[in-house]
Amino acid sequence: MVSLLHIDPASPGPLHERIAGSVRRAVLEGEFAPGDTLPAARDLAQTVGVNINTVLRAYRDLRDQGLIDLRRGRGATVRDGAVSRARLDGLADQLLAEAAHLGLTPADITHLLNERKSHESR
Amino acid sequence: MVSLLHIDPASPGPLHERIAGSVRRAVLEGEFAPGDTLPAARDLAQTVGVNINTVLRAYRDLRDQGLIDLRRGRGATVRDGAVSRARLDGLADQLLAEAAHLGLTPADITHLLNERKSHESR
DNA sequence: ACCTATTTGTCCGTATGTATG
DNA sequence: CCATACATACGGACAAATAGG
Repeated sequence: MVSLLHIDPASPGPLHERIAGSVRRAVLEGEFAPGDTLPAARDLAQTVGVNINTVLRAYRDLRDQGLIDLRRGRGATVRDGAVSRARLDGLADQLLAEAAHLGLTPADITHLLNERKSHESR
Repeated sequence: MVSLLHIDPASPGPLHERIAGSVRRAVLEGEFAPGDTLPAARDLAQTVGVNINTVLRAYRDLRDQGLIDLRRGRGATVRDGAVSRARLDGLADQLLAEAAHLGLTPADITHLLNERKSHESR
């Protein structure tokens, strides 16, 4: 049994998103290394106190983001490169949050990124 | 009322995948242009004879693939560039299917793609 | 090599919530 | 305030992979 993942019950946002966030953070902090197997969805669901499908939804999202592999009978395993992916996701979230806080539209953000890119290529 | 999307009941694969495939094909064939609104999930679910969540699952996947926008209260609308995305997805599926038919592993496919890339850059 | 019980994710459905117009 | 339409969470049946004998 491994807890390692404690989900704050009084934080904002959907459950599956908080769970995915916790896993992402755990990977980022090295609690799970590439190749490691995450807790089985059923187990994590029980320890956290949510339905298995909610955890599975989080796992599936993480898989779509390229962070983990998900195979029935085996479980969820951390993919190579997951750490850098997680770091990128974290930075992206940060950027988006700051931008939203400043009232920037998606178009503004796109424009800003293109600006930075053209700088970088000099 | 708009049918336009007929899902073959006797084809292989999960329902949500077949539905997503139908929508993708419809967009590809120009039955829905960028900006158009897709049938409401409930309606499509009823005409097809499945649960609304199965359709919503398909819609969400298509959104994650960048094909449509999904906003609650409004509906699902085809995004700009959806046609080319759909075409790419179609080609990718074709390539993967052929490769699988030849018994190629994912690693083989990656290798093959890298080969082609190096050719192209000459 | 075989079988079968367990583990573990996949899929579809039901009910309720919540933003939009 | 009401109707619309997607979003979220949960429940149960199922199938693939695996482990033991």
